[in-house]
Amino acid sequence: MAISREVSYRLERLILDGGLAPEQKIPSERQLAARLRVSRSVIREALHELQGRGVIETRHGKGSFVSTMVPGSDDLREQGPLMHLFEGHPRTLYDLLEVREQLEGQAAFLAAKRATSLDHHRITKAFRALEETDPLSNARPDHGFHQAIVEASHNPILVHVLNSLKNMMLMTVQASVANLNPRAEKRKKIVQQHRQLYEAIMAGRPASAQKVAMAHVRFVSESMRDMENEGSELIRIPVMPEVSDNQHPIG
Amino acid sequence: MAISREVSYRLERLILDGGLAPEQKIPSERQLAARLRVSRSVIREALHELQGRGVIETRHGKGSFVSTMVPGSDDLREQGPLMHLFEGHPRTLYDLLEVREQLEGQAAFLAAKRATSLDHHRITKAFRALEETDPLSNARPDHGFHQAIVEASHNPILVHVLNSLKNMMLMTVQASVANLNPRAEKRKKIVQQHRQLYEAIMAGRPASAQKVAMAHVRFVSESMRDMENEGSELIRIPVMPEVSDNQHPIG
DNA sequence: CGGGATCACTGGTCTGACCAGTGTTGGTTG
DNA sequence: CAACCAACACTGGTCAGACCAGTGATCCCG
Repeated sequence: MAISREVSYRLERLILDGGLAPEQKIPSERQLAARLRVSRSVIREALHELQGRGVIETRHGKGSFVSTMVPGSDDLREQGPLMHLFEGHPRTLYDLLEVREQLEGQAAFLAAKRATSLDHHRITKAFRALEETDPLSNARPDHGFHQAIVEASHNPILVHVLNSLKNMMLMTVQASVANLNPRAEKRKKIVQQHRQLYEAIMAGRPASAQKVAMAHVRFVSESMRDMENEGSELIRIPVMPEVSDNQHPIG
Repeated sequence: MAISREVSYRLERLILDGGLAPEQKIPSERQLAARLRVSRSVIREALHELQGRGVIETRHGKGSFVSTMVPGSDDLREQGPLMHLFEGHPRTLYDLLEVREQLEGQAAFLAAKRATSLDHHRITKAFRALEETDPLSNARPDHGFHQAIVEASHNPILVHVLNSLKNMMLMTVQASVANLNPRAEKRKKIVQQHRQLYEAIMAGRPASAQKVAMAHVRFVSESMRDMENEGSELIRIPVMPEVSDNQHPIG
């Protein structure tokens, strides 16, 4: 068995068994090397592996620290081992929106085709809540509206898949920011799109509903891209995953 | 920014974009070091990080390989709660195919638009294998063909979602039976659709490719429905999602 | 023809050096 | 005395080159 594997294994067990608490500092690489009687290379490789697993974080000049969100089992990754794709891969967000565009369109299509009167009632309710709310303060009505439409498609698979994609999206920086900081003129267009979508579904026009829904997602996607390109000072989108500010260990 | 981080980032992006297929061999550490103009240590640390993430696997004396379980299979367990949808609800299969129709169409569209020459090569290879095989005896070439197309879309999210859907499909009885027992006349039509799909993608006609792919899935779905209605006795086959072993790296 | 030695790969480990951030410490200076 | 800054002692990050250890093809000999 590879030594570096043994080392990473031992360290991980030590951490997860509670021997080391979150934010606690791990002995320096040189100390570990001496203690475990292996070269520093092996230690570094083992640490990188744990880093990949999200068990520890390393800061240049400071040391390695047990990751805060790790205790027990990685609950974030449990929701989808795919989640790590987003860490530092903003492009994946657009891949996701690309798929979502298609599926939201289908959902709208099916909703316009299959919605029952109960669905109509729910969608209407969600739509009114959406119009009465300031999108700046709360993004939930927006979710509620789309959710009602998706559910009106009466396709549980579609509901499930779109839910997964939405959860993934919420994990990204841009997505959240774009939800909270839409430009005035864009917000207007979005409101208009929502209205068109609402009417198409209520009127039972599947093709139209699909078209509008797809245009909507595409518009949102392009808006995000614009924000990204403008390089607004508000949001610095890290091309690479950067370590958060220096949180002092318990010391 | 740490160089090893950049390296692991670049490699991961390369793999997830579909530039490197599962089971495919990654260049040797010394080659990568020379190519990226960094020391071998940096390469090894980056590879260990990807290893920690489960993106690659390394075998002493052989090399490093893209992990097979990366694209899908991660939420096989996660989808446990969803699996109950199938129990006694064959309708869900058609819900699934409904979604798949849309996504396979998108995959074909994007593949026609974005496929590189390497993708063309892979698709062609898969297509030839498909034509030379008796579909009665083996359904795998069919999977390989569609898989190659999906991967040519260069959208990792799409790859992942379609993989999940496919795995779910394989859990159903009808789906497998339909794969194994197509009627002669239907088989002919399917072959024709495959050929059309192949040509549209190779010729770079996205709209056409999308249309054909969607028609294909819809046709398969309707064929299943027919079989079901005919009340043909279903053969119980223990179906487990199989790991695709038809991916041979370009030697 | 069969089989074992050889050789050219692959990853695994070690060494020791130097670069680059971080924080402390102690001395100089206003 | 207080403020500041330079030196120092840490930390991780990178490099070079060497050697060990699996793997598999190839070649040569029995």
